Amino acid sequence: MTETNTSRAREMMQSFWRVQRVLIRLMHQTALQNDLTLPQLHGLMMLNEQGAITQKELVQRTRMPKSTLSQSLDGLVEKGLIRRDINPDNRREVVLTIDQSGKRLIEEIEQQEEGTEYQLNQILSRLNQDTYHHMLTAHQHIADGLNEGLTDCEGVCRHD
Amino acid sequence: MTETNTSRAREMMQSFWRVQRVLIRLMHQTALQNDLTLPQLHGLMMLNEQGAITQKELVQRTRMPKSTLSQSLDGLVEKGLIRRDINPDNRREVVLTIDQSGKRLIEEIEQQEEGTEYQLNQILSRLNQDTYHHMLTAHQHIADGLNEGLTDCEGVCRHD
DNA sequence: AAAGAATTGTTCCATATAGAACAATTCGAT
DNA sequence: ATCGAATTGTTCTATATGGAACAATTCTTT
Repeated sequence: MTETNTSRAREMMQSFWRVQRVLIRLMHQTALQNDLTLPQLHGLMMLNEQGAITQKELVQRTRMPKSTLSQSLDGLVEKGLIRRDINPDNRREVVLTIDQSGKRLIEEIEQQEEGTEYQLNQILSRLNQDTYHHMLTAHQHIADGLNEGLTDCEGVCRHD
Repeated sequence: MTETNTSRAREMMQSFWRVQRVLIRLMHQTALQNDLTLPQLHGLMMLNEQGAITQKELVQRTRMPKSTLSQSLDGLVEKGLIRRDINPDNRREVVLTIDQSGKRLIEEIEQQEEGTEYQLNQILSRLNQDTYHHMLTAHQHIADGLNEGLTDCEGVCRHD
Protein backbone atom coordinates (compact mmCIF):
# COMPACT_ATOMS: atom_id res chain seq x y z
CA MET A 1 0.00 0.00 0.00
CA THR A 2 1.77 3.03 -1.26
CA GLU A 3 -0.82 5.54 -0.21
CA THR A 4 -3.71 5.90 2.13
CA ASN A 5 -7.13 5.49 0.69
CA THR A 6 -8.66 8.24 2.70
CA SER A 7 -7.87 10.99 0.30
CA ARG A 8 -8.32 9.46 -3.06
CA ALA A 9 -11.05 12.01 -3.45
CA ARG A 10 -8.61 14.85 -3.35
CA GLU A 11 -6.25 13.27 -5.81
CA MET A 12 -9.02 12.26 -8.11
CA MET A 13 -10.65 15.66 -8.12
CA GLN A 14 -7.42 17.32 -9.05
CA SER A 15 -6.76 14.82 -11.75
CA PHE A 16 -10.21 15.40 -13.09
CA TRP A 17 -9.94 19.12 -12.83
CA ARG A 18 -6.77 19.19 -14.84
CA VAL A 19 -8.36 17.43 -17.76
CA GLN A 20 -11.62 19.15 -17.36
CA ARG A 21 -10.36 22.71 -17.56
CA VAL A 22 -8.38 22.08 -20.69
CA LEU A 23 -11.09 20.04 -22.28
CA ILE A 24 -13.68 22.69 -21.69
CA ARG A 25 -11.42 25.38 -22.97
CA LEU A 26 -10.75 23.47 -26.16
CA MET A 27 -14.36 22.55 -26.70
CA HIS A 28 -15.31 26.12 -26.14
CA GLN A 29 -12.79 27.20 -28.71
CA THR A 30 -14.02 24.63 -31.20
CA ALA A 31 -17.54 25.80 -30.55
CA LEU A 32 -16.64 29.45 -31.09
CA GLN A 33 -14.80 28.70 -34.31
CA ASN A 34 -18.00 27.25 -35.62
CA ASP A 35 -20.09 30.05 -34.27
CA LEU A 36 -21.71 28.01 -31.52
CA THR A 37 -21.76 28.08 -27.76
CA LEU A 38 -20.62 25.16 -25.68
CA PRO A 39 -24.11 23.92 -24.80
CA GLN A 40 -25.08 24.27 -28.44
CA LEU A 41 -22.20 22.14 -29.59
CA HIS A 42 -22.88 19.59 -26.93
CA GLY A 43 -26.56 19.43 -27.74
CA LEU A 44 -26.00 19.26 -31.46
CA MET A 45 -23.54 16.40 -31.12
CA MET A 46 -25.94 14.49 -28.95
CA LEU A 47 -28.76 15.08 -31.37
CA ASN A 48 -26.63 13.93 -34.23
CA GLU A 49 -26.23 10.57 -32.56
CA GLN A 50 -29.65 10.12 -31.16
CA GLY A 51 -31.80 11.24 -34.05
CA ALA A 52 -35.12 12.74 -33.06
CA ILE A 53 -35.63 13.07 -29.33
CA THR A 54 -37.59 15.25 -26.97
CA GLN A 55 -36.09 18.09 -25.06
CA LYS A 56 -36.65 16.20 -21.87
CA GLU A 57 -34.57 13.31 -23.10
CA LEU A 58 -31.83 15.63 -24.20
CA VAL A 59 -31.75 17.16 -20.75
CA GLN A 60 -31.34 13.74 -19.23
CA ARG A 61 -28.60 12.73 -21.61
CA THR A 62 -26.57 15.89 -21.45
CA ARG A 63 -27.37 16.63 -17.80
CA MET A 64 -27.65 20.27 -18.64
CA PRO A 65 -30.22 22.35 -16.82
CA LYS A 66 -33.30 22.66 -18.94
CA SER A 67 -33.17 26.41 -18.98
CA THR A 68 -29.69 26.43 -20.43
CA LEU A 69 -30.73 23.89 -23.00
CA SER A 70 -33.88 25.69 -23.97
CA GLN A 71 -31.98 28.89 -24.62
CA SER A 72 -29.19 27.22 -26.52
CA LEU A 73 -31.62 25.54 -28.82
CA ASP A 74 -33.01 28.89 -29.89
CA GLY A 75 -29.78 29.63 -31.66
CA LEU A 76 -29.63 26.25 -33.33
CA VAL A 77 -33.15 26.65 -34.64
CA GLU A 78 -32.46 30.14 -35.94
CA LYS A 79 -29.55 28.84 -37.93
CA GLY A 80 -31.64 26.05 -39.31
CA LEU A 81 -29.44 23.37 -37.83
CA ILE A 82 -32.31 21.67 -36.00
CA ARG A 83 -36.09 21.68 -35.95
CA ARG A 84 -38.37 22.01 -32.95
CA ASP A 85 -41.70 20.29 -33.49
CA ILE A 86 -44.50 19.88 -31.06
CA ASN A 87 -45.42 16.29 -30.47
CA PRO A 88 -49.11 16.10 -31.48
CA ASP A 89 -49.67 13.23 -29.06
CA ASN A 90 -48.42 15.25 -26.14
CA ARG A 91 -48.37 18.89 -26.91
CA ARG A 92 -46.18 19.66 -23.92
CA GLU A 93 -43.36 17.81 -25.56
CA VAL A 94 -41.03 19.30 -28.11
CA VAL A 95 -39.39 16.91 -30.51
CA LEU A 96 -35.97 17.92 -31.71
CA THR A 97 -34.74 16.83 -35.10
CA ILE A 98 -31.36 17.52 -36.61
CA ASP A 99 -31.36 18.94 -40.10
CA GLN A 100 -29.08 18.08 -42.96
CA SER A 101 -27.13 21.27 -42.38
CA GLY A 102 -26.70 20.28 -38.75
CA LYS A 103 -25.33 16.90 -39.68
CA ARG A 104 -22.99 18.51 -42.13
CA LEU A 105 -21.72 20.94 -39.55
CA ILE A 106 -20.94 18.17 -37.09
CA GLU A 107 -19.10 16.26 -39.77
CA GLU A 108 -17.02 19.29 -40.57
CA ILE A 109 -16.21 19.81 -36.94
CA GLU A 110 -15.07 16.23 -36.61
CA GLN A 111 -12.70 16.72 -39.45
CA GLN A 112 -11.16 20.00 -38.39
CA GLU A 113 -7.58 19.20 -37.54
CA GLU A 114 -7.32 21.90 -34.94
CA GLY A 115 -10.58 20.70 -33.46
CA THR A 116 -10.84 19.06 -30.09
CA GLU A 117 -12.20 15.88 -31.50
CA TYR A 118 -9.35 15.36 -33.87
CA GLN A 119 -6.74 16.17 -31.26
CA LEU A 120 -8.37 13.95 -28.70
CA ASN A 121 -8.42 11.05 -31.08
CA GLN A 122 -4.73 11.51 -31.68
CA ILE A 123 -4.02 11.43 -27.99
CA LEU A 124 -6.37 8.61 -27.18
CA SER A 125 -5.02 6.44 -29.95
CA ARG A 126 -1.73 6.39 -28.10
CA LEU A 127 -3.42 5.06 -25.00
CA ASN A 128 -3.45 1.32 -24.53
CA GLN A 129 -6.72 -0.58 -24.51
CA ASP A 130 -6.61 -1.50 -20.83
CA THR A 131 -5.90 1.94 -19.56
CA TYR A 132 -8.57 3.40 -21.74
CA HIS A 133 -11.22 0.95 -20.72
CA HIS A 134 -10.36 1.15 -17.06
CA MET A 135 -10.81 4.86 -17.30
CA LEU A 136 -14.25 4.52 -18.80
CA THR A 137 -15.20 1.97 -16.18
CA ALA A 138 -14.01 4.20 -13.40
CA HIS A 139 -15.94 7.13 -14.80
CA GLN A 140 -19.05 5.04 -15.00
CA HIS A 141 -18.74 4.00 -11.37
CA ILE A 142 -18.11 7.49 -10.23
CA ALA A 143 -20.94 9.02 -12.21
CA ASP A 144 -23.34 6.36 -11.00
CA GLY A 145 -22.21 6.69 -7.44
CA LEU A 146 -22.54 10.42 -7.42
CA ASN A 147 -25.92 10.31 -9.04
CA GLU A 148 -27.22 7.96 -6.39
CA GLY A 149 -26.07 10.39 -3.78
CA LEU A 150 -28.26 13.01 -5.34
CA THR A 151 -31.31 10.86 -4.67
CA ASP A 152 -32.74 11.98 -7.94
CA CYS A 153 -35.30 9.49 -9.00
CA GLU A 154 -36.00 10.86 -12.44
CA GLY A 155 -37.37 8.05 -14.48
CA VAL A 156 -36.37 5.48 -11.92
CA CYS A 157 -38.69 5.63 -8.95
CA ARG A 158 -41.92 4.95 -10.71
CA HIS A 159 -44.78 4.34 -8.32
CA ASP A 160 -47.46 2.21 -9.91
CA MET B 1 -11.18 -5.48 -31.48
CA THR B 2 -14.66 -4.72 -30.38
CA GLU B 3 -14.79 -1.18 -31.61
CA THR B 4 -13.14 1.16 -34.03
CA ASN B 5 -10.56 3.48 -32.62
CA THR B 6 -11.59 6.38 -34.73
CA SER B 7 -14.17 7.74 -32.37
CA ARG B 8 -12.78 7.17 -28.97
CA ALA B 9 -12.89 10.90 -28.66
CA ARG B 10 -16.64 10.95 -28.80
CA GLU B 11 -17.03 8.19 -26.28
CA MET B 12 -14.45 9.66 -23.98
CA MET B 13 -15.93 13.12 -24.08
CA GLN B 14 -19.32 11.83 -23.16
CA SER B 15 -17.89 9.74 -20.39
CA PHE B 16 -16.07 12.74 -19.10
CA TRP B 17 -19.05 14.97 -19.43
CA ARG B 18 -21.20 12.68 -17.37
CA VAL B 19 -18.84 12.79 -14.43
CA GLN B 20 -17.99 16.38 -14.91
CA ARG B 21 -21.49 17.75 -14.77
CA VAL B 22 -22.34 15.91 -11.59
CA LEU B 23 -19.04 16.65 -10.00
CA ILE B 24 -19.31 20.34 -10.67
CA ARG B 25 -22.85 20.44 -9.43
CA LEU B 26 -21.86 18.75 -6.20
CA MET B 27 -18.79 20.84 -5.67
CA HIS B 28 -20.82 23.92 -6.32
CA GLN B 29 -23.32 22.79 -3.74
CA THR B 30 -20.62 22.07 -1.21
CA ALA B 31 -19.15 25.47 -1.91
CA LEU B 32 -22.48 27.23 -1.45
CA GLN B 33 -23.18 25.43 1.79
CA ASN B 34 -19.98 26.89 3.11
CA ASP B 35 -20.66 30.28 1.69
CA LEU B 36 -18.05 30.08 -1.04
CA THR B 37 -18.03 30.09 -4.82
CA LEU B 38 -16.57 27.25 -6.81
CA PRO B 39 -13.31 29.01 -7.69
CA GLN B 40 -12.97 30.05 -4.08
CA LEU B 41 -13.30 26.49 -2.85
CA HIS B 42 -10.91 25.26 -5.46
CA GLY B 43 -8.36 27.91 -4.67
CA LEU B 44 -8.65 27.45 -0.95
CA MET B 45 -8.15 23.71 -1.21
CA MET B 46 -5.11 24.17 -3.35
CA LEU B 47 -3.69 26.73 -0.96
CA ASN B 48 -4.27 24.42 1.93
CA GLU B 49 -2.02 21.85 0.33
CA GLN B 50 0.62 24.08 -1.08
CA GLY B 51 1.16 26.50 1.77
CA ALA B 52 2.25 29.95 0.70
CA ILE B 53 2.37 30.46 -3.04
CA THR B 54 2.07 33.33 -5.45
CA GLN B 55 -1.02 34.06 -7.41
CA LYS B 56 0.80 33.16 -10.56
CA GLU B 57 1.56 29.71 -9.25
CA LEU B 58 -1.99 29.25 -8.17
CA VAL B 59 -3.15 30.14 -11.66
CA GLN B 60 -0.85 27.51 -13.10
CA ARG B 61 -1.96 24.85 -10.70
CA THR B 62 -5.66 25.43 -10.90
CA ARG B 63 -5.63 26.45 -14.56
CA MET B 64 -8.17 29.09 -13.80
CA PRO B 65 -7.99 32.37 -15.69
CA LYS B 66 -6.19 34.92 -13.59
CA SER B 67 -9.10 37.31 -13.65
CA THR B 68 -11.43 34.75 -12.16
CA LEU B 69 -8.90 33.89 -9.54
CA SER B 70 -8.13 37.47 -8.64
CA GLN B 71 -11.79 38.19 -8.06
CA SER B 72 -12.43 35.03 -6.11
CA LEU B 73 -9.58 35.77 -3.76
CA ASP B 74 -11.16 39.07 -2.77
CA GLY B 75 -13.89 37.18 -1.01
CA LEU B 76 -11.48 34.87 0.75
CA VAL B 77 -9.45 37.78 2.02
CA GLU B 78 -12.53 39.61 3.25
CA LYS B 79 -13.50 36.60 5.30
CA GLY B 80 -10.03 36.36 6.71
CA LEU B 81 -9.50 32.89 5.31
CA ILE B 82 -6.33 33.86 3.50
CA ARG B 83 -3.80 36.69 3.41
CA ARG B 84 -2.50 38.55 0.39
CA ASP B 85 0.99 39.88 0.93
CA ILE B 86 3.21 41.64 -1.50
CA ASN B 87 6.49 39.90 -2.00
CA PRO B 88 9.07 42.51 -1.01
CA ASP B 89 11.60 40.94 -3.35
CA ASN B 90 9.33 41.33 -6.31
CA ARG B 91 6.58 43.73 -5.64
CA ARG B 92 4.58 42.58 -8.64
CA GLU B 93 4.03 39.29 -6.95
CA VAL B 94 1.35 38.62 -4.42
CA VAL B 95 2.01 35.86 -1.95
CA LEU B 96 -1.04 34.00 -0.75
CA THR B 97 -1.08 32.42 2.67
CA ILE B 98 -3.84 30.40 4.19
CA ASP B 99 -4.95 31.42 7.66
CA GLN B 100 -5.84 29.20 10.56
CA SER B 101 -9.51 29.86 9.94
CA GLY B 102 -9.01 28.81 6.34
CA LYS B 103 -7.42 25.55 7.34
CA ARG B 104 -10.20 24.91 9.79
CA LEU B 105 -12.83 25.53 7.15
CA ILE B 106 -11.24 23.07 4.76
CA GLU B 107 -11.07 20.46 7.49
CA GLU B 108 -14.73 20.94 8.25
CA ILE B 109 -15.62 20.62 4.61
CA GLU B 110 -13.68 17.40 4.36
CA GLN B 111 -15.64 15.99 7.21
CA GLN B 112 -19.11 16.98 6.10
CA GLU B 113 -20.86 13.76 5.30
CA GLU B 114 -23.05 15.29 2.65
CA GLY B 115 -19.98 16.91 1.16
CA THR B 116 -18.55 15.94 -2.18
CA GLU B 117 -15.26 14.87 -0.72
CA TYR B 118 -16.79 12.44 1.70
CA GLN B 119 -19.10 10.99 -0.90
CA LEU B 120 -16.34 10.68 -3.44
CA ASN B 121 -14.16 8.84 -0.99
CA GLN B 122 -16.97 6.40 -0.37
CA ILE B 123 -17.33 5.75 -4.06
CA LEU B 124 -13.65 5.62 -4.82
CA SER B 125 -12.96 3.19 -2.01
CA ARG B 126 -15.10 0.69 -3.83
CA LEU B 127 -12.95 0.99 -6.93
CA ASN B 128 -10.13 -1.46 -7.32
CA GLN B 129 -6.56 -0.31 -7.35
CA ASP B 130 -5.92 -1.07 -10.98
CA THR B 131 -8.94 0.67 -12.30
CA TYR B 132 -8.25 3.66 -10.17
CA HIS B 133 -4.65 4.00 -11.19
CA HIS B 134 -5.35 3.41 -14.83
CA MET B 135 -7.81 6.22 -14.66
CA LEU B 136 -5.26 8.59 -13.20
CA THR B 137 -2.72 7.55 -15.78
CA ALA B 138 -5.16 8.10 -18.59
CA HIS B 139 -6.06 11.52 -17.25
CA GLN B 140 -2.44 12.45 -17.06
CA HIS B 141 -1.84 11.45 -20.66
CA ILE B 142 -4.86 13.30 -21.86
CA ALA B 143 -4.12 16.45 -19.93
CA ASP B 144 -0.52 16.47 -21.11
CA GLY B 145 -1.51 15.76 -24.67
CA LEU B 146 -4.06 18.49 -24.75
CA ASN B 147 -1.75 20.99 -23.15
CA GLU B 148 0.88 20.36 -25.77
CA GLY B 149 -1.69 21.09 -28.40
CA LEU B 150 -2.26 24.48 -26.90
CA THR B 151 1.37 25.38 -27.49
CA ASP B 152 1.36 27.35 -24.29
CA CYS B 153 4.90 27.82 -23.19
CA GLU B 154 4.21 29.31 -19.77
CA GLY B 155 7.19 28.59 -17.64
CA VAL B 156 8.57 26.11 -20.11
CA CYS B 157 9.96 27.91 -23.09
CA ARG B 158 12.50 30.07 -21.38
CA HIS B 159 14.82 31.73 -23.81
CA ASP B 160 18.20 32.39 -22.28
C1' DA C 1 19.87 56.21 -16.03
C1' DA C 2 16.02 56.09 -19.43
C1' DA C 3 13.10 53.83 -22.70
C1' DG C 4 10.99 49.86 -24.14
C1' DA C 5 9.76 44.94 -23.30
C1' DA C 6 8.10 41.59 -20.14
C1' DT C 7 5.83 40.07 -15.98
C1' DT C 8 2.19 40.07 -12.57
C1' DG C 9 -2.26 41.42 -10.93
C1' DT C 10 -6.60 44.11 -11.17
C1' DT C 11 -10.63 46.01 -13.22
C1' DC C 12 -14.10 46.28 -16.63
C1' DC C 13 -17.42 44.29 -19.49
C1' DA C 14 -19.91 41.13 -22.36
C1' DT C 15 -21.50 36.59 -22.26
C1' DA C 16 -22.73 32.03 -20.24
C1' DT C 17 -25.06 29.70 -16.89
C1' DA C 18 -28.46 27.96 -13.92
C1' DG C 19 -32.17 28.53 -10.39
C1' DA C 20 -36.88 30.05 -9.86
C1' DA C 21 -41.13 31.80 -11.30
C1' DC C 22 -44.13 31.17 -14.87
C1' DA C 23 -47.24 29.25 -18.76
C1' DA C 24 -49.24 25.52 -21.19
C1' DT C 25 -50.75 21.01 -21.40
C1' DT C 26 -52.05 16.53 -19.63
C1' DC C 27 -53.43 13.36 -16.08
C1' DG C 28 -56.29 11.82 -12.09
C1' DA C 29 -59.81 12.00 -8.83
C1' DT C 30 -64.09 13.27 -7.76
C1' DA D 1 -67.01 18.11 -16.61
C1' DT D 2 -63.97 20.31 -13.23
C1' DC D 3 -60.42 21.10 -10.03
C1' DG D 4 -55.92 20.23 -8.44
C1' DA D 5 -51.48 17.86 -9.23
C1' DA D 6 -47.87 16.66 -12.32
C1' DT D 7 -45.21 17.22 -16.50
C1' DT D 8 -42.76 19.85 -19.98
C1' DG D 9 -40.74 24.01 -21.71
C1' DT D 10 -39.88 29.07 -21.58
C1' DT D 11 -38.63 33.40 -19.63
C1' DC D 12 -36.62 36.23 -16.22
C1' DT D 13 -32.90 37.43 -13.33
C1' DA D 14 -28.86 37.24 -10.57
C1' DT D 15 -24.40 35.44 -10.55
C1' DA D 16 -20.14 33.29 -12.48
C1' DT D 17 -16.88 33.41 -15.84
C1' DG D 18 -13.13 34.67 -18.76
C1' DG D 19 -11.04 37.82 -22.31
C1' DA D 20 -9.03 42.33 -22.95
C1' DA D 21 -7.58 46.70 -21.52
C1' DC D 22 -5.19 48.60 -17.92
C1' DA D 23 -1.73 49.68 -13.99
C1' DA D 24 2.30 48.69 -11.47
C1' DT D 25 6.63 46.77 -11.17
C1' DT D 26 10.83 44.66 -12.84
C1' DC D 27 14.14 43.46 -16.38
C1' DT D 28 17.04 44.57 -20.55
C1' DT D 29 19.35 47.23 -23.58
C1' DT D 30 21.66 51.02 -24.73
